[in-house]
Amino acid sequence: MRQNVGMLELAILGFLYDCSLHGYELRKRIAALTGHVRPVAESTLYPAIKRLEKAGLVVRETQPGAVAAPRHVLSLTADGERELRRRLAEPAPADITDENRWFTVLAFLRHLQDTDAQAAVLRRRLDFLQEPVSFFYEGDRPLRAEEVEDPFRQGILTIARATSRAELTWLRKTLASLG
Amino acid sequence: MRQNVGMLELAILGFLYDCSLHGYELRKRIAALTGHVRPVAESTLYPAIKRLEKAGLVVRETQPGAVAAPRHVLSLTADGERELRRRLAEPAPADITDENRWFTVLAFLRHLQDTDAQAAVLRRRLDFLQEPVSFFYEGDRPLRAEEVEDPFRQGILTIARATSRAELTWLRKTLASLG
DNA sequence: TATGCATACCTCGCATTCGATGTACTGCGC
DNA sequence: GCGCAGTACATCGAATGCGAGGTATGCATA
Repeated sequence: MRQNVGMLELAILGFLYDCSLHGYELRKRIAALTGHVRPVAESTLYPAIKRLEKAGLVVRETQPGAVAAPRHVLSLTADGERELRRRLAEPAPADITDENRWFTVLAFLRHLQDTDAQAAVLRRRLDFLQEPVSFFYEGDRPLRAEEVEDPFRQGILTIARATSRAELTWLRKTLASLG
Repeated sequence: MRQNVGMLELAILGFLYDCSLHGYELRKRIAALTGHVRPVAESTLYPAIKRLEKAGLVVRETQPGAVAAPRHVLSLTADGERELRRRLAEPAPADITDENRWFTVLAFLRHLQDTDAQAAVLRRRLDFLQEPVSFFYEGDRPLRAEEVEDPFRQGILTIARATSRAELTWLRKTLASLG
């Protein structure tokens, strides 16, 4: 689906910013970060690497395989580093609203040098979480939590509220410490 | 992306189980349920409706439009109702692990008549949340929360833990009340 | 010695999504 | 009487994801 455009690429760029890696190792790190929620298929990762290579964001260098087949060690180019910082500094709307994508942004946000830029990104998430949200409607009228009788739907509201509260607390604390 | 296969279809089937709706109204309800996280494009919804129609899960009946163009009022067939219950009773792995998809399951879980079947689904989520998860590694060693120095990555752990705790509490309470 | 497992990469084809764009009608403000 | 927003549906092309399948090596275990 198109909804995840860029999430995988962001993860690749983010991990490679730290150090060069070959595809198989990259796959394991991405699996650790987001795999429990959404596993990454090899047939998704390798074409994504090729796209980034074609776009000049990543270069590969073939090395004899340590254990098995030869490895293609991947590194970011200067363009790749720029692109990572751009994607972190100006996340797409879905990067802010979708928790899975937001976590990917957070995982690499330290790569933005400027603490002001980091704070600006956190503030976008803060604004999003502070918007009133209604999950359920009766006709046009949004239902308040107490009005939802279905216990499973109450669960959705309970969990969403707890997450939101925890994240708001953390966001405010972190924004304060960023100055 | 293929990762979301079925999430949209589940939402369509779930809403239509309650009452017949035309596509435009369906879109508004889906937007209320999941749109703040992931908006649904019209060019995604209408083809999805056609797929379900072609599969015999949904039938459409054209009515003169109340305000504008003629409406296609959609209803579930008996097969459609069966399919909804099947998808609720046997959610795909991603329906359990991905919070967005899990919320969609929860939103319609009451449509499973059998409380045992409902409890079985909740237990699958419980099992998933009780598995130990590590987001970050140093080599092969999973890092504990205290060892993660990056404040943004600490945020991920803080938020994930808070969500998990709230949901575990709710799951145990709800499972107890289901008997 | 064979069988399986982990490493390491790749391609093909199908399904799904989405942005752009189009059609057509109604009601509102100006 | 003109434009604009909302209602209501639709198609097309490009991008993306994934399952199935393939290639190849080295190690352990039976």
